[in-house]
Amino acid sequence: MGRGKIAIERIDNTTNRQVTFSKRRGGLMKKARELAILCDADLALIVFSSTGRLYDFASSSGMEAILERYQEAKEEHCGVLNPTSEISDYLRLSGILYFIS
Amino acid sequence: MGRGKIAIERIDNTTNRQVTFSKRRGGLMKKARELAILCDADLALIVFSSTGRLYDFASSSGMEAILERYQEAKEEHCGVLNPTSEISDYLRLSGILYFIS
DNA sequence: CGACCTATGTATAAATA
DNA sequence: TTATTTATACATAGGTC
Repeated sequence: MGRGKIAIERIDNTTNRQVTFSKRRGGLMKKARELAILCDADLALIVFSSTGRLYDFASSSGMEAILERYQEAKEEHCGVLNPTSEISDYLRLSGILYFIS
Repeated sequence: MGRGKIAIERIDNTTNRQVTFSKRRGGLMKKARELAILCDADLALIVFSSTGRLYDFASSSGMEAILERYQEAKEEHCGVLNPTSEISDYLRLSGILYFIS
């Protein structure tokens, strides 16, 4: 975009990299917020700049809740389906599965 | 964007909401990946759709490492600065602080 | 540095297949 | 319901101050 097209590779010039980081970070945060609202999605975004500064965004349920939900989703529980799995998708589509904690 | 402008509020029509979710999720993931590469940023994105399906993206250091780094950044350690803080920014700008574990 | 300015490249809302 | 098309709205690279 902008006046010229750029390749998606690390920007070597420090000043330019920081300016681009600032602009794109703002754009990404905005898009994340929009997705959460428009589609009723639960999402978390964590960004550390190359200088170590932290920026984050979480939808209404809150960062901690989302991170816990993520850990839960990644675990395999005895007798509990993993919401990431294909079988869970199938059960949801079939109307058999409505919710996974 | 697109043929018409839409308000940023929950999309009531289920089909429309799912189509929009699919498109915007893809766009958000792409932007996240670009920011990580262009600006050498460390980032994690976690998205749960309204039906509970999980989608995620993490830059090269990996999801677990980023989540741990996030928890570290949010904690106050005895004698260790919080990288989120203004004082840390000041020390970085002054060239006094280079790295925070 | 952050704020503003535009020419361009992208993302995407609706419609359609 | 998923893929493609296309008209528009939006994001943003490069400049300026």
